[in-house]
Amino acid sequence: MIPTDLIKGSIKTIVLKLLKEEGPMHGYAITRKVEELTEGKIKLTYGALYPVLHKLEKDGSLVTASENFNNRIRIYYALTPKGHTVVADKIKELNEFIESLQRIVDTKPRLNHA
Amino acid sequence: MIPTDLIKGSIKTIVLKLLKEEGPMHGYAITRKVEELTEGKIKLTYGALYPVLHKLEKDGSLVTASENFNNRIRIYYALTPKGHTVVADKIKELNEFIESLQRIVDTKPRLNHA
DNA sequence: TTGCAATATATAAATAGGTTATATATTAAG
DNA sequence: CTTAATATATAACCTATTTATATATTGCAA
Repeated sequence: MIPTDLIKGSIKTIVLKLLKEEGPMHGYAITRKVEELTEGKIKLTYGALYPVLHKLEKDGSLVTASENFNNRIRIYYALTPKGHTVVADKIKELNEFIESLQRIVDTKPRLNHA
Repeated sequence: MIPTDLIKGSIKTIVLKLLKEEGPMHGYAITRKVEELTEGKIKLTYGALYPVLHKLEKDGSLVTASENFNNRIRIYYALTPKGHTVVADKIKELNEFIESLQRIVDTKPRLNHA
């Protein structure tokens, strides 16, 4: 399991990216999908996920549609046109971040250091 | 520039990794090196860096050696044996994190979604 | 039939990691 | 003479997240 400190900060991007590729999803399904994609290494907590979804809805990046499935409420979140713009930016940022981290972890030792 | 939210959480690992590969460094040089490696995309703030260095020293991962250079104090930080163990774990975690993020951003759209 | 795991959403309090602002001091360049 | 670069430090604040808690249904196993 990847420590939460590392994941912190990328939750919003992860959520938006999933909605972009998978289409509308409900909160619970998002956590499942992230676990599946990362082989259990990233687990989103609901205390983090739902506030993020609510905030994205509030700022106009997402819209919701409720559905009743087996007497369980499912709230599907879908990207708005604004959301599509936001996710494009966020993915760009995340790619730059990944690239930067890789440059750092790929650094090879200087054989002549002290 | 990568937003600070993303970088948050990986600062400690970045610092330890640099000290592992570059040998002993002082704080200012660490910020320079990170900027150089990431082409200016990651800039560590001193308000984040020094507390991290102090904490790592306190927990026995780093030791310091002061040096006078041009009337400027330089405090070199070096990994201890414990620090070497810690950095190995941290790098492993960071690699898993990078891999997980890549699985998410590399996800291709499902052409049959709603 | 009782209890547990999985499904599904929600929020409030606490935490902790940062940012921002500020302070100090020297050297070199314009 | 002033600005930029070098070099370290810390306190106050922010805010995203964790932790804990609440609610409710379904299905399976003992």
